[in-house]
Amino acid sequence: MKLTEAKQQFISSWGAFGTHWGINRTMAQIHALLLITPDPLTQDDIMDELNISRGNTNMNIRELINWGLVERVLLTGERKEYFSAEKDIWKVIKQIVKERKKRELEPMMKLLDQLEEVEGDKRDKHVKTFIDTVSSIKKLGKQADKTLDVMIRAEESWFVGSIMKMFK
Amino acid sequence: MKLTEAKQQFISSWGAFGTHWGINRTMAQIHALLLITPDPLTQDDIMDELNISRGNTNMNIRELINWGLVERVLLTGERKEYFSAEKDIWKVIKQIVKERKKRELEPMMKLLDQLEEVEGDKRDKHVKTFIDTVSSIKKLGKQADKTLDVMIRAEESWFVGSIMKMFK
DNA sequence: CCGAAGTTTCAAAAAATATTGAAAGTTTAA
DNA sequence: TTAAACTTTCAATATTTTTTGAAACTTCGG
Repeated sequence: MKLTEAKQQFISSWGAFGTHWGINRTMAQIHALLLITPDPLTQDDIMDELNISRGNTNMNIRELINWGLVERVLLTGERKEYFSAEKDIWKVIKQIVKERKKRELEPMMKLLDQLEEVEGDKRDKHVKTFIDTVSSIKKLGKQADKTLDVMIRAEESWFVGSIMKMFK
Repeated sequence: MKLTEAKQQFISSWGAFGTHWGINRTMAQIHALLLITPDPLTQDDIMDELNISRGNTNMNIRELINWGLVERVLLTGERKEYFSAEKDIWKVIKQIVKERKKRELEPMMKLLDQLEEVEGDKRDKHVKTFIDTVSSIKKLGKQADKTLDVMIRAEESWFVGSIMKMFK
């Protein structure tokens, strides 16, 4: 397979993959493009490469910056802004986990705390089932929260290395 | 908070939560409803409770069954089919992880295997960056695959219990 | 201060996704 | 075998999400 074709494949699959994870197609594609490109790119480079409009490119780059996955790079003597993606995939994963934890897991935990305090007699099976369900989601959610914190602080070697063998 | 209100909240938040995870709103809502309802429900019960059409209900129940999260229950002496959700949340999580691994992670790994074999001189920095990116995603993906396998086979106590303390 | 180069915004249009509901299909009791 | 009860399908419709691109805005050298 030629590089050009492989790049296309990678970008388009990464985009499709992203849509299963609540990330929009274009955002994932821009990220993919920046991951596999050695040097920083301008907004126009990205527009041309992916055939998308200026506005769309701008919005999604901004969103990638919000997620902490892409940064602005100012090349000396250049008027234009360049963009470049973090290339260390372990850092990328940790950053995504961190953001999603903050955006999704934490608000869900807050809601469950409230819902657990529903009024009513626990001898009523409707009340009981509700509280039991909420509590057990909360319990696992709290654990997931802790586990992800450990992961966010960890080095790649922790994940890939020998410690994990203990679980085999 | 009254039970009725709490139920509504739970269902609607679970639905919104689902959309961030590539699951459609209605599917997540039906799942939420079944999770907090002690007895199995019929399709009509679900339609009435969530105010959705017959077709939509039917499709999404079917999808939940495909995911292994809901099962048909035949009550003796009843003509109608009833539906009920697995209530053990750890089992639910494992089932979701298992399905998503099969549907998403595994196909991605296959693609990366192909893309790693791109033609070209590794001294060309475009080729090098591409291969390095693909390889490192593959490496972490393989590790994630193994880790999730361990998780799928594990008991809840593994996740919540003392073993995890080693990582703190 | 001017104007060219570059960036951002956002209302409108397009595309993708989800929902409806009536018709077709299936099952079962008598 | 019939018909009532129940389930499934799917073309049309509605909703949501994404994308476009022109206009507004910002920045900077001279």
